[in-house]
Amino acid sequence: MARLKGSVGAETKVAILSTALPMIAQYGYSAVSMRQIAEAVGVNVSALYNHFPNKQQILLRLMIDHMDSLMAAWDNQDIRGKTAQEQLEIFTRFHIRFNVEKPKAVFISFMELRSLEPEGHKTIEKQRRVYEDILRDIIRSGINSGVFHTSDAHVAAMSVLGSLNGVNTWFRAEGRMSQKEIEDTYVDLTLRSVGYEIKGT
Amino acid sequence: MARLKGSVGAETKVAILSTALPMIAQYGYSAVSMRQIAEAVGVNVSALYNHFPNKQQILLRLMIDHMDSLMAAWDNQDIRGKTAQEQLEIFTRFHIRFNVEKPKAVFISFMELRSLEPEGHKTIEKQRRVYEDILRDIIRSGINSGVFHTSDAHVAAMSVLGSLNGVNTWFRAEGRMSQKEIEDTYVDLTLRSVGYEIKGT
DNA sequence: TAATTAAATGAACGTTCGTTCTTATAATAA
DNA sequence: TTATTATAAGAACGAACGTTCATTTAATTA
Repeated sequence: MARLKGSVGAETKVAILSTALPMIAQYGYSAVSMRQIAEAVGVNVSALYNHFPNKQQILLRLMIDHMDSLMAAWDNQDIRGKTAQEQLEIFTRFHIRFNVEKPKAVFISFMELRSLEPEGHKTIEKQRRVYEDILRDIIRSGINSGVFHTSDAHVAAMSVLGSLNGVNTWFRAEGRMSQKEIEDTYVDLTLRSVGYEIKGT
Repeated sequence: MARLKGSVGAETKVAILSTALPMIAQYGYSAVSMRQIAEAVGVNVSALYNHFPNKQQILLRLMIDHMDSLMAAWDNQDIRGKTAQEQLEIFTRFHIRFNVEKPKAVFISFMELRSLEPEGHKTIEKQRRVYEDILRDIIRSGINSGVFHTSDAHVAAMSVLGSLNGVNTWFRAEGRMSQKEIEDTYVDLTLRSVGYEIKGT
């Protein structure tokens, strides 16, 4: 009928995003309809268009927000003055923690790249590359300072990211390992993979 | 109108699968319509139903065939009597090669698990676990024989698989590295990650 | 050769899709 | 207080969806 008492646009917008996120993560962008999102939010379909010009912009907003929050979280890590092996450990723990905390947003950012129209795709790809470069630079500095022994910093970075991203595919909070144990194990795997010699082996 | 001269059911079935594969890989299962598949194959939509009872079965067939071909290809690898480090090297090269050769089928098997109905999902998950166990057992045997030093064979296997699966996200045949160089680099990263000490470092 | 089966077409089914338009009213600005 | 803007509902748009059906004819079997 008409505007509802107490309705606030900004709140509805947030509700749309937080409702759409798990739905898209579970069923995929094109399998989730605007009507399904609207029903889950508790509004009429047409109300969605007061906050987003179209469906595509909902997905794009989810992905941009995710990448922004990833970069912001990384900026809170303090790696100044640390050795390359310390930095790589920090990155490893950070990446696992972030992925485990936001599995659905991570999943979407990975799976729905192909659902983005060219412009949005480019935007996200660029943000992703910035993040990858952080890791690559850490590895490169370790090679330069002689503590890492691996032939190609870029390939090593891709390998490490693949390894870490895999955690979300099998990690369950109620599993046999605590998150700390998992982090410890991955720190070990990661440092060794780039040829860092862990004392005592 | 009617059956066409020279039409053979088995050929059309293969054509449907090989046509649908790249389309689903690019746009996603639910974003690709039966009409789009039919048009690409060059038949009427309804003809698809002479060969598959519904859309879901096309996806399931693609994924089952992929997993079968993966397992068959692995069975052609001869690892009898080899050391754990040799077996891990064989697995690494095998996995990269297979993934690079069939990037689209690999992509679908990874991305469209969620698009499978429960029964099919269970089938594919089971096949996937069999494959993962191959790697886990190799790593476990290396730990037992004392050549690998890593705390958890299962986690290590997941890490290695994640690392190797990542290759498809960035590998381009026309890139700066040949496939052999990439394989060599990953063999190094993989063996090191599980704590195998490569001579000469 | 006759009967049956396989493989295709095209029309049609009801449903759902993303989106737009009109209208109503709450909240805010002038 | 009045005018404007923001936020919602609901009806409706044409298009597309997966699937079914009747029909036709080629290929195969009896």
